[in-house]
Amino acid sequence: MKQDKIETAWSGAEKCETCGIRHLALFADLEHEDFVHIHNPIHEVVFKHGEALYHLESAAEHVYTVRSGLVKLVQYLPDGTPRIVRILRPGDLAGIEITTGGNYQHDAIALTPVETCQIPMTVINTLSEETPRLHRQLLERWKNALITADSWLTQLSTGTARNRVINLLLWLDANTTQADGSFTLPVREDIGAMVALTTETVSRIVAELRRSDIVSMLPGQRARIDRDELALLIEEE
Amino acid sequence: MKQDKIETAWSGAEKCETCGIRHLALFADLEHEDFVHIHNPIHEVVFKHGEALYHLESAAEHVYTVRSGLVKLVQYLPDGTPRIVRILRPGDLAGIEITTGGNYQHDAIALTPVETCQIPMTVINTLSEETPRLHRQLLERWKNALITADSWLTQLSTGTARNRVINLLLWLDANTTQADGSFTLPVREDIGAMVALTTETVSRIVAELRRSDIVSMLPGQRARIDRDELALLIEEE
DNA sequence: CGTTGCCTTGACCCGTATCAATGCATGTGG
DNA sequence: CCACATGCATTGATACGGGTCAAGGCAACG
Repeated sequence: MKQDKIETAWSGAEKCETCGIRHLALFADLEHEDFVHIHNPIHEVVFKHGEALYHLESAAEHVYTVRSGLVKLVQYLPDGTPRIVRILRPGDLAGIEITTGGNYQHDAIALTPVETCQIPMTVINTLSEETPRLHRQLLERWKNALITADSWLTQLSTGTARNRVINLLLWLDANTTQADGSFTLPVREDIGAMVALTTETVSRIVAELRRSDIVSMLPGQRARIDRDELALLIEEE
Repeated sequence: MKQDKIETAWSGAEKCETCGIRHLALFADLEHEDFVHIHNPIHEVVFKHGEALYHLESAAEHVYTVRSGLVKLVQYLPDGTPRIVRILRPGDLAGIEITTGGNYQHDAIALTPVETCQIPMTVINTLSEETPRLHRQLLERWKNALITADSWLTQLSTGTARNRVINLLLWLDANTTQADGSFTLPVREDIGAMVALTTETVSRIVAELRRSDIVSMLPGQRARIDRDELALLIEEE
């Protein structure tokens, strides 16, 4: 349990105003005057693949803006089986649920190397009362989280194993693709936890798609897919 | 498509202050001074079993506080199969997603006779800017909706058919039970749409539970369950 | 008394879980 | 530099849960 996340701390939020991803971050709409209301330190925190931003039982003190990488939100069935209920992308907010009190609702674990801004809950609360701009951003996050949750239910938890995996691949392609048109393919076990299938079934399906050249692998667990071909495979009811 | 919902209209919100379920409604925390900010009419609207509060493509103009009864939120798979993504209970807010702009995300359909207060979106928006009390209530609704969505994913969309149905029964019992300790059991088809099973499979499971006297039916589609026995059936992994 | 809507039950088959072995890459220590 | 361990992906054989198709059953209702 080595604590080797990298932290860059500064008091206040001077760097937020010049943040490279501010256009999609929580503070996107803030004006200069708003930033002076931030009194508590905001840290830049980096997590390696597999590290946890927080656990279910962690003290509910910070929310995290995801600057780069992917984060999985995990809940556990009574028998201990993990189920990934959502994936967070750059611009998303991890731990938003603690802003209205109560505890974290998931384990948040880095699927890839992840850069975050760690924001004290108190900053969110005081700031959101003083500026409607932040409030609007927060409401937007709530809404997006809920829409995503609903679409996971309909697209990734219903239908045949093949369709579920294909829908996930399409989602990953549409939402996590980088400049070269490829995206990081999670390990089979994680895919299984997202679409409620065993790793073997996932492996069989992915292997089959690779044999038909609809999915091709690149170095570093990265994949490229033929969107149109994949979409076609779902049509057949 | 007869429009036979019952409407009782009044301008402003005089009746809200004396509302019988105000303790769990959206306006729970509002003070007298807040109500004067309500200029648009709030209607009491009643829906019969099977009627829609709104559809995906409806004009996004109102949110609904559920005063009594149950409402299902439905989305559709590409092939048209309906999937129930959430059930709303008295005190819940239907259509909350339109308060940040955009369209309804579901069809909202009465599972039982339903009484609602139909609140114009504009009332929510102007009021929430002027009183932090309402804002806190809204955030609470967002949070609850998300927590519910996540728990449906882990409890009702994962595991064996039996466990999913049992978890749903336990949820219905815990959340929709009335004074006599019984609750309304939705038709098999709706249960199937909630837990992603066919009506036949649901029927078989419910019938088996009735034979073992763990579930007993009362007149009027109402059911009573043996909570402890049911909970035990899930332990076996 | 027939119709309608929903529930139940049966027979059969397919899809996915399960159990088990092997392959393949990456890393580590001798 | 090789030998072995480790972690993940793949593949196969088999069992079984749930889907599918089809036929009643039962209650409410006109």
